[in-house]
Amino acid sequence: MVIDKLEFLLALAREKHFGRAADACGVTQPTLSAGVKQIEEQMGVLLVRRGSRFQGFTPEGERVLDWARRIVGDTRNMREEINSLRHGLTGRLRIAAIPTALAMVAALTTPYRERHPNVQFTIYSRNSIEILELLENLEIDAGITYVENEPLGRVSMVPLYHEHYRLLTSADAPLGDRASVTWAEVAQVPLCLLTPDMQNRRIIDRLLKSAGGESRPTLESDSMILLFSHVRTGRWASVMPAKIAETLGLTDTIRAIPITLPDAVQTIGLVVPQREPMTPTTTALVTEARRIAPSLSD
Amino acid sequence: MVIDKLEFLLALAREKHFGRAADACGVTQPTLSAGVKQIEEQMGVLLVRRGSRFQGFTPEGERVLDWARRIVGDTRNMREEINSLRHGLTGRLRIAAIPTALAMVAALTTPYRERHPNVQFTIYSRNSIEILELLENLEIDAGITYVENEPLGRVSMVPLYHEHYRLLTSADAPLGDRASVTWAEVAQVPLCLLTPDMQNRRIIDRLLKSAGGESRPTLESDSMILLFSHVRTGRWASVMPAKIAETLGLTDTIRAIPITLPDAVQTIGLVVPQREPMTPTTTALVTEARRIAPSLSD
DNA sequence: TGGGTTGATAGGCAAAAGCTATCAATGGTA
DNA sequence: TACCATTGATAGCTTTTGCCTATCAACCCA
Repeated sequence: MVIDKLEFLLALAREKHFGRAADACGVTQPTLSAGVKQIEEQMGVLLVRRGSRFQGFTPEGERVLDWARRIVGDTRNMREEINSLRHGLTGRLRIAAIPTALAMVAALTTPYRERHPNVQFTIYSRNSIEILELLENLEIDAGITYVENEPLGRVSMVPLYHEHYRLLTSADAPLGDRASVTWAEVAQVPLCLLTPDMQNRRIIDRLLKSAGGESRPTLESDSMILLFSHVRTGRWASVMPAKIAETLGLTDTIRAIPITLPDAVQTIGLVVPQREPMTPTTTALVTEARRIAPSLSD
Repeated sequence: MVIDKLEFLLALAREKHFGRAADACGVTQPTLSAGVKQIEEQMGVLLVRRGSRFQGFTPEGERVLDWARRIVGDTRNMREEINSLRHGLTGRLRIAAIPTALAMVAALTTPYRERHPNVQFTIYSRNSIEILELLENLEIDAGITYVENEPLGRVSMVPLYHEHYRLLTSADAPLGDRASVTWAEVAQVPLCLLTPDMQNRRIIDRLLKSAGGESRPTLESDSMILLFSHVRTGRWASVMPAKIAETLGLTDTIRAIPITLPDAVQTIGLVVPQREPMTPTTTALVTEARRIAPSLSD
């Protein structure tokens, strides 16, 4: 049994397409097809439902896929661990974070880099669903997302900080002079919000709805930068976590007003695959997360 | 990366000898040597300390070995799971039990076989240390041993029953007419006991010692059958768990007398590798163990 | 110093794996 | 309905890998 062949299966599950999966593995399509077929022969079961095109996996295929993820993941972890024994922590740490958490990633990466200067980072901005999928498919090493998520798969969580919501609006707008506002009041304001595939948006929608309002944002985007740049013109309002508002920098004409009733709090945390043991780079990341979590909590 | 090569490493760890390891893998010695060397090249580290002969593993080698056990084990589990999806539970379940527990293995295997007639069994009689080693090396699927053991490695325990000790002796021997005896009294009797590599012997030694006595058995063996056959002549005495004495069958001239002060109790349990998920045959074994445990406990 | 053991090395052959080119089936569309 | 694009399977060929036998070098122990 060759582990590379199991990688073919993983790629096929990701790409849902023989040709693209082959590309991703750096082989030609016939090679990948033959590899998959060989696994099927060794197992004695069809793993992939085929018509004239890829139609998904059989139940047996799904089980093999589950094992393949584990075996391939362990193989990579082994390589990385042995490598780090010789050269210290090296390699690339792939992290995906929800947009509202992007601003705090630096709080994690900066001290990490102090300790382990030879580790490179790749940070993706993704929604919470995608983050869990990426984790599942071994495409990232860690995610930063809501810890109260539907627990999809085997993952460990390390809480990092709490998200408190603020109304961002111009000082001379209707609610601009208030020390605090309620969700019911916020529901009356035209807002710039994230797109509905983002969990942050769904959380805000839920809060607005339970305050008797409705969410009809005048502008949607999947980019916090875009939302914030609109707010900064002084002519738009938004609801966002306090942390990111502070990080992006408020002008004196823009106010970040606490929203109460309820004082909604969501916990953001680091999510890593629950595998024993983890890679050294991931272990170091969890250590760093535990270290900085107290200083971030409020 | 080829999983078969990782099996070479496991065999080498077991056999501590290139030639024998190659035999165990069904390849020639040069093939195994080349395989090991190839892993070393891929990892970029020496894994095996070599002189003119095998001298053990380097620290990196030990780590790779740990991963290899996991990866090879998962691969086998995957195969077995997929196979069982098609043909129901099949294959061979390899179990090792301490000698004093051998008599109760049938309580586990019999109902198991009722449910899954196509599973074959191999049962080894081993001491508790060896059982843990066999588990570690993937040479058995489950062990039956003392659950209060030094926890060597990642294993799960399912308690099965309690071991109560009896003095087996002829009715006309010095203590033969007693309803119960103390450990202090037992210490005065010449006994047939298991060899000191058996944990049961060490437990009995400890009990005798704490009762102020000393263990000087007139006869030692690693075979319960041998001990029991001596007792049955009416001219020897022994200390053994109540269960095995009952199972082997007492004659009316041999008595099994409870030993008190203390009423020593040891818990015997099923031990399986802690790996998620287990093989279907092992899962079924754990289920069976949980099922029969209440009926065996006293 | 010489026989026995152990693991590495060399050379050769067969199997496996990968590539290019091509085919067959399907689905959408004019 | 006919045509084209897409997708995955197949065929034929080349390169690579894997494993074997035979042999060698180092070492152990007498």
